[in-house]
Amino acid sequence: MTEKNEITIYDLAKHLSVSAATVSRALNNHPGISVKTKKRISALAEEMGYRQNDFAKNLRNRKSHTIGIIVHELDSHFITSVLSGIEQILTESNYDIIIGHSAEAYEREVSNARNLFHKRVDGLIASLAYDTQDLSHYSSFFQKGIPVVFFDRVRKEELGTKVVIDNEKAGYEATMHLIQQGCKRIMHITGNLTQKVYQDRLRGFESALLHKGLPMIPSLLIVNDLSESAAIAVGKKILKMKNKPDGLFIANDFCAAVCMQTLKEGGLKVPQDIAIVGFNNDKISRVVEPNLSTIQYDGAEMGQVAASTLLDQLKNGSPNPNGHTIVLRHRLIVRYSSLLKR
Amino acid sequence: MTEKNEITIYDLAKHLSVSAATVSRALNNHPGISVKTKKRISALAEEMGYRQNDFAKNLRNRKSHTIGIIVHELDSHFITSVLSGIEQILTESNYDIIIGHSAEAYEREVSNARNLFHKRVDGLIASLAYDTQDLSHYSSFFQKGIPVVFFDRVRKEELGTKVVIDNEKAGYEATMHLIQQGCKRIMHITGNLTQKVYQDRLRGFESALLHKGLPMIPSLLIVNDLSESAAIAVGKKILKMKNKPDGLFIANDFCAAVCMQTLKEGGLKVPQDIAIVGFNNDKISRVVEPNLSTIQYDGAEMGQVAASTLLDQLKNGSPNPNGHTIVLRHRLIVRYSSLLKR
DNA sequence: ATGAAAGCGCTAACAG
DNA sequence: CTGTTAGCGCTTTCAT
Repeated sequence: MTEKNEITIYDLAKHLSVSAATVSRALNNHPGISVKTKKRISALAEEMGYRQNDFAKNLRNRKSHTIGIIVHELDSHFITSVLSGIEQILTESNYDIIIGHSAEAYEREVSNARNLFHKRVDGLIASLAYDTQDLSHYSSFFQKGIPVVFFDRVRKEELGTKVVIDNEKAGYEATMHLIQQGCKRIMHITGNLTQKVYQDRLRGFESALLHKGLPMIPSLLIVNDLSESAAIAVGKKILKMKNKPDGLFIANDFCAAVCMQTLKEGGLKVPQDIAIVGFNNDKISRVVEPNLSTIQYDGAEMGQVAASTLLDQLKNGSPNPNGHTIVLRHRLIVRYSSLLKR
Repeated sequence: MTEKNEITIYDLAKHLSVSAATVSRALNNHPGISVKTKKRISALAEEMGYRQNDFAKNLRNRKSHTIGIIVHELDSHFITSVLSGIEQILTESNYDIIIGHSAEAYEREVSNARNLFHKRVDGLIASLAYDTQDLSHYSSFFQKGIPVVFFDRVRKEELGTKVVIDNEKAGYEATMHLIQQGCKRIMHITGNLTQKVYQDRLRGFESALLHKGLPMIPSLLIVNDLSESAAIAVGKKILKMKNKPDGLFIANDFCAAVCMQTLKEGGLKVPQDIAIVGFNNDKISRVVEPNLSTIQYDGAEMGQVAASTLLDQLKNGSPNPNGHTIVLRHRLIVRYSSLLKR
């Protein structure tokens, strides 16, 4: 076992007969250390296999140089893209990252938040769990002036910075597209309406109906948890309806895909009997049959923007830029699941 | 801004007129501190909002109490399950977790490994990237006696502990199932054969053919990167073949799903014209049409086993249990994509 | 059962 | 341009 033989700046200092301070400064590329000594020092450091001790450094600096990330899930193309975007920006600035995921559970989101707080992250980027109803578990961050950026799944509260898309507009466009394809009875299937994303998509759905003079029928609004089982349940429910919808706007691709399956198994034709539009442009949307029309937005970009915003706040020390909202673009991708007019 | 007002054990000590040492011991539940003082101290700690400083603690202890995890991807149900399994075990023991993902790129795996090494994780759990050909980037861990557990995507080298399934047997079973369904010309589509997983699945494929006296036809072995584009390419290739295969064993569900799509678009019927078995029991296998037969194995269990094994090594300080391999069970799930006899 | 004191490795005044 | 010194918050002998 090669224990104990960890090299420190003192070892380097001794070898070169300089002080530890000089070594420290050289390694941190401090101006006012001759290029010569810098070179000697970093060469020796390399040679002796020196690795800096982040604990000592962080203890001294009272900073972790680490950003915490809380996501509601991991198992999605969108989230993976966001993470890549964040990583790209943050590693450029040499920040480290700790990822916590809540698996859509409020409890776990809370414990992740607490954990990251104890880990003393310098900043936080978060997307809320499905059933998160308040932001009190982030209050320790706000109190200490640790910047928090929420993305995608955000809440209305004027706390932290938000990076989102215009879900209302997206909902409007998805619905309008179905109307233009000739749909008259459009059902909207969505998640927990206490979540702003779902609220906004519903709002867009409603205003599209309104603008086109279509009635708002209560039985054509379904709220569930967008899970696999919920999708199957909705599909079966539709199959039993006497007066079936002819269009479906579903707030999530996975749910849309499973629901479509169920409908097809029940003998309905998509899009002829029932046209479908999903949301998120997940990988699955290109695999189901027919391919799913959906709302696309760039996860990588969202991640990049969230990270850059956070870095700005960290650098400029803007204490409480609460309530700022950054809106990114999205677009409707039309595929066969909603194509009635060709 | 509420800066600077971080509570330390000295603050607690002063308030209670005891020494910092006592506070430290009390907080760590040291025997030989009276229950009474322990209670007083932890009550005050709670009240004053004390949070221990991990940096100081780790610096002093020369341990991070953190486990590093490197995964080849995040965007998969299997990996998410593994992570849950790991988290479950590790948080029970109060270990923290840092996740790095390589996005299937060797370069990123290397930099993740280096990063985690610098972060001084106490142990490492890793699944190799698609194009990882050697384990040299883990040598710093082995040298320092930091335990490493590989799971699923492992290499042959006798380094670290491994947690896997019997891929050869699984490959054998998948192929045998196709043969039993009446397939005579079975194609195997798989990934980089320098990866043990793919090698073993191929071996199983071959021995099944052998046992049933079926010939091994070189043109019926396709090696690609199992990506979406590769899947489409293979599908098209098959459509052009004069002497088409009547069965497909594909080493990954996503690739199988996309390939199946392409085949169906080209007019082939699944499973009548061509039966398909995938691998991994991804969510997608239950959404494609027909539902995909596949090899299932429990990611959560794999994660739990990997984490427990690591903890054992950490506790018992077994320095180099290299070469140990733990094999978990798997099973074939038969769905419609391969069901010819009913 | 508790305290005093030293030190983990690093950085930042301050001094030269 | 470089060295001295003190201290970040915690744990741990060694005392008592």
